[in-house]
Amino acid sequence: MTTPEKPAPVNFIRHIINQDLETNKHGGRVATRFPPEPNGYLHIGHAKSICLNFGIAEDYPNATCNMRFDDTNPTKEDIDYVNSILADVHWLGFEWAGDVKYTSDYFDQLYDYAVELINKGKAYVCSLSAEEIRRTRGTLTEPGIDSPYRNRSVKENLDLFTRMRAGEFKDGEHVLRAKIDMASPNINMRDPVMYRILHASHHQTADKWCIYPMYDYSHPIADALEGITHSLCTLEFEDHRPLYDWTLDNITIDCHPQQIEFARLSLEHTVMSKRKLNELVTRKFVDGWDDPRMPTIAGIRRRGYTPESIRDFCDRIGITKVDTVIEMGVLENCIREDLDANAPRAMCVLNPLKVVIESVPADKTEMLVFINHPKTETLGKREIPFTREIYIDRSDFEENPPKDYKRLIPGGEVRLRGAYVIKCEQVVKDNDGNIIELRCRHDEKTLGKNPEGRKVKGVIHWVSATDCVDVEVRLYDRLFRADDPLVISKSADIKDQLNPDSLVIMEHCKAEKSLGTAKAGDTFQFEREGYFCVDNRHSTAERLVFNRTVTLRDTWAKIQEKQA
RNA sequence: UGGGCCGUCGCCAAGCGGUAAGGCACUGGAUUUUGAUUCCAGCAUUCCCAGGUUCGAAUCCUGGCGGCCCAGCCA
Repeated sequence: MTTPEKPAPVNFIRHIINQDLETNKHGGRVATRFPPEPNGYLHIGHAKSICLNFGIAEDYPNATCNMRFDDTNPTKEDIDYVNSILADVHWLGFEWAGDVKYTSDYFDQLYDYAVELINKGKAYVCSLSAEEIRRTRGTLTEPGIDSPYRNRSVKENLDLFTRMRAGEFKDGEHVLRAKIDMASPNINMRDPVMYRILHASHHQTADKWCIYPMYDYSHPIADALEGITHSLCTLEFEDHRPLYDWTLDNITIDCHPQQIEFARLSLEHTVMSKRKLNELVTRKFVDGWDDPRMPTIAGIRRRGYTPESIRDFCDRIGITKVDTVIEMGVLENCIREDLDANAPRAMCVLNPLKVVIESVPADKTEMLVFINHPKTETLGKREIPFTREIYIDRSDFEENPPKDYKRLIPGGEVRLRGAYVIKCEQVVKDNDGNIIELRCRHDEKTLGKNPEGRKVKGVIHWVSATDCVDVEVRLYDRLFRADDPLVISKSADIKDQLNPDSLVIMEHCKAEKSLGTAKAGDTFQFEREGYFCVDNRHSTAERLVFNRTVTLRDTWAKIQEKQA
């Protein structure tokens, strides 16, 4: 919309691309790909990779980014994940080049290349058990030992591999291995498995195959077949790069993409591993994969984050090879900036305290005009009824105010946002001494102007008690207490790491009437509270549920913290 | 202790031999009918440490120290 043109990010990968363009390394082409395995939901860490790969395609002339599912393990994958991943990438605002690709599209070619490697004496069928392969692989400090099947003849290998494909063997009976070097200091080069037998139905190829290629073998070939120029992946694949290159160097193929590794995203107070996130869901610590506290794209979306804010976040954190942990504040700030500029304002009292303005007649309703945004006129205006009985937030009144408190106190004055200055004349309590009501008077000369002869510093939000709607508001906080993701994931029981206050449900909040017609996904700033959006799961026709996306910056809270 | 990678402000991050960008956080101060927003100012004599090369080093060399990853028929 009004987003000014931002300069393209600078990072070491783009430097490499610029250099390759100058030297015409890939014939002037730039082609990337985003290659998730459809075995789970996307999270904010994937967003970093998505923004990197698709961002490059957007910024370089004629560059492309493919959407490819790395679907080589049917036992872990599911079509439902395919669909949710596609939806998430679209939601982030990216378009892939051409059709969605699948590594399984290349199973025939992958098979043919495997035959080529066998014919060249560079691959063999190994009949060791998984356990035996593990044992003979060696350790980090000792070399492995050759498989007794390592020197099978080409003819025998071809025969066995053909029969593996034909389904003559059970799972685990044989594998196809690359013949490289069992003494390599890089464990990935110790005759890695290329194919394994898996009598499993595949979500794309059904029952056509009972042997499936491994990642290390299929990924470089899929990249090359698609003409990828820069194959971007995370740091843990650095050790796999020699194998990536070996594969392409030993088959007949005319493209050799460059694998470049970057650091994955870590965020304070959360974890990214699919295993841990899954545990949160299955043990019911959260309300599903799209729980607004989850770092999943679906969760973040339900929380009220916008695609723009996520993309902005990815730009801000940068791309490097340094293992880093980003502060939550960076993410929060991105959505604050977006919503401050774009969310209409509204008033909602989370913790209602009844206020009777005795100077206002009981039967009087005065319609006051409010602008929906302090800086954006095009967001329009609305009317709010001002009546004798209103609600304010309990935290906006103090009998024994701390130093510098500038809200309502006994005998003191405060401005009702967009309305009048009121003075607290009486505090009404029940038998237990709880404050149940405030009796006030308003100064009718203060609508739209400051009172004469005195300064009223405080401004508080309010809502008519006789003309408002009941809503539920859900306040979210960090899921885990510890900031370091490593501490969280290394904990014996993840339950011990949970923040008990990560969800606080406020059942009977009082919202201005106009909020009653809000629709799922609508976002507002509740003045002085934060940004909220209508929850799409728990809202009903009778009562809306609002999720707090993020609080407003709260310097008063900081001052109080320091005083405490 | 085999191999690979990394170390610039509290958190990110530019920098690529010519004398430390920027963002977030933080600290002032101005404006404000959101203690919000906005604005203005401040915030690394120093780049993990120690030597060396050089007129000159965060950038080059040597040696340490610290951190991360790898022994799936997962990706």
